[in-house]
Amino acid sequence: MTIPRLLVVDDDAETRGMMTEFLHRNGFMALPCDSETGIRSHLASGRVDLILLDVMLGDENGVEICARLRADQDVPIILVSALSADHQRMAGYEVGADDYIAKPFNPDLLLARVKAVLARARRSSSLIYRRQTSTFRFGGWSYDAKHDEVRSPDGVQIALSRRETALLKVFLANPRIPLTREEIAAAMDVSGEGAGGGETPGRAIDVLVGRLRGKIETRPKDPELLRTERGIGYVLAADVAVEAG
Amino acid sequence: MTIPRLLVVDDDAETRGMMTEFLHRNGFMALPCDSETGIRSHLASGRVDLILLDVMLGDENGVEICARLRADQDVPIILVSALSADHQRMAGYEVGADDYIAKPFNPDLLLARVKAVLARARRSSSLIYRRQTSTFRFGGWSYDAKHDEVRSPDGVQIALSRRETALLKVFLANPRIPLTREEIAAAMDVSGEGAGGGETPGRAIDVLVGRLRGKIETRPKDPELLRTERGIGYVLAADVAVEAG
DNA sequence: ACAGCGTGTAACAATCTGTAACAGCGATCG
DNA sequence: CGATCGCTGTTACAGATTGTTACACGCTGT
Repeated sequence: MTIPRLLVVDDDAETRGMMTEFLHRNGFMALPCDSETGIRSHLASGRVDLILLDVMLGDENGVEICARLRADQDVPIILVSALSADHQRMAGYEVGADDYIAKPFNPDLLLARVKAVLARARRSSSLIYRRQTSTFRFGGWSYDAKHDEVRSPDGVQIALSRRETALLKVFLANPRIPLTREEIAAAMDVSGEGAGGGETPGRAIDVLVGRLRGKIETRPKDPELLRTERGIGYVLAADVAVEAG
Repeated sequence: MTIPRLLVVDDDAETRGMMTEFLHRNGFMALPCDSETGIRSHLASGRVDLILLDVMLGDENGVEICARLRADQDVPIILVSALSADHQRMAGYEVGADDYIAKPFNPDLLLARVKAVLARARRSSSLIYRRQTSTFRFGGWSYDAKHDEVRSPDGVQIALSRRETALLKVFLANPRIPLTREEIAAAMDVSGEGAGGGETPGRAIDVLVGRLRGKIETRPKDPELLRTERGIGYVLAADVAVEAG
């Protein structure tokens, strides 16, 4: 492979300079650039293997640029940003970026990422994980998937164990739908299962539901949210509103 | 709402009869039917609110029919099958079915599901969970996501804890990509996180990586798979082949 | 070679999870 | 209407899991 050609897009001349210099020193050809127009002209005029795109570009927005580029380009794009907030990161992935790095970054990390993305681009493309960021509201309660926080109707934060959280998620994903214990277990990704057909499920789910009730039901004895469907399993008896994170 | 009209598609006349009768008794209008042609003609000639589609239809295949129907129809479809195997279930969802019931089913469960799907269709459409079913191969090892089973190159089955499994999954999803501890934690859905910016991560990830190494590395002291990237984090230093479940 | 970090790991404590056992409730059948 | 059977709720307990801490070892750069 010839020397990879990287486009370094940043509106701050100093940052741009440091990055290009650093990349040069490490064997890459780095082309500085400060606007979408610049990117387009580079793309039009020659090969570009990877774009390092700053998210904050004065009046332009890196994320939007990324989305627009993706409309007609396959070039790998790494978003660079000072905003380490997760939702920003996510916005990046959803927009088709191949990776995302928070500024200030560890130079080694930058290098590693650049190499990884280039290598990946050569093979095919896979995906970095994507994390659910929505907030769910149900019967006065809310569950913030981003921070894994559950709040009661009065705004009090409730601590759920990991398994309880997993259970809650299953219900939130299937409101008003009666689920059997087997389905719940499967959806929760139960590991300790015998293979194949006839399981002897045990009462693990029952107990877990009980514990969750104890935390998110006003009167656990007379559950309004997590209702039992006798002979079937359990239902979340509430509508769930989903808000984008 | 008027009485819901359901299409009961099954090639066995007896089953078809029982189901339609049962549904009738419970206030639905059930229309028996035994082939894709039959479905199409019903769809063409009148309203159909829901299709109960058997997966095993002699020479026809319910899953394929479902996929074809979905190409030009929005009717809710519940797949019914004697094969309770998970991958079948998944094939159902991937093909656009709204739900899936294993035969023999609890009549009450069938009713509940029918009602739920109808209700959901009225609101909008959401999705039941979807479970990953692939098998991953990496450096001689394999991870079967369906059964959560890890096998060594000699075929010996290894037991991983839930958290170890989660960690492994993160690496499998990001082969060859150096991940920081923060990213790993985030991808694993760590709950105990302070909000916002500067975390004090702790060494949990390090220890966890160590434990995983102890299970899937031949020489944990000199790891070949889970390699340390000094100053950065960890990488899975192997390519990952993914096979459909 | 030395100092300074960064990482590996052992031991510990706290938490979490599943099982078992029993009690309560509902349904079914006579 | 009452007895019985089956299913679910609840609690206690034991075992497993997980994160923390502390210390040792190995790099890195001077």
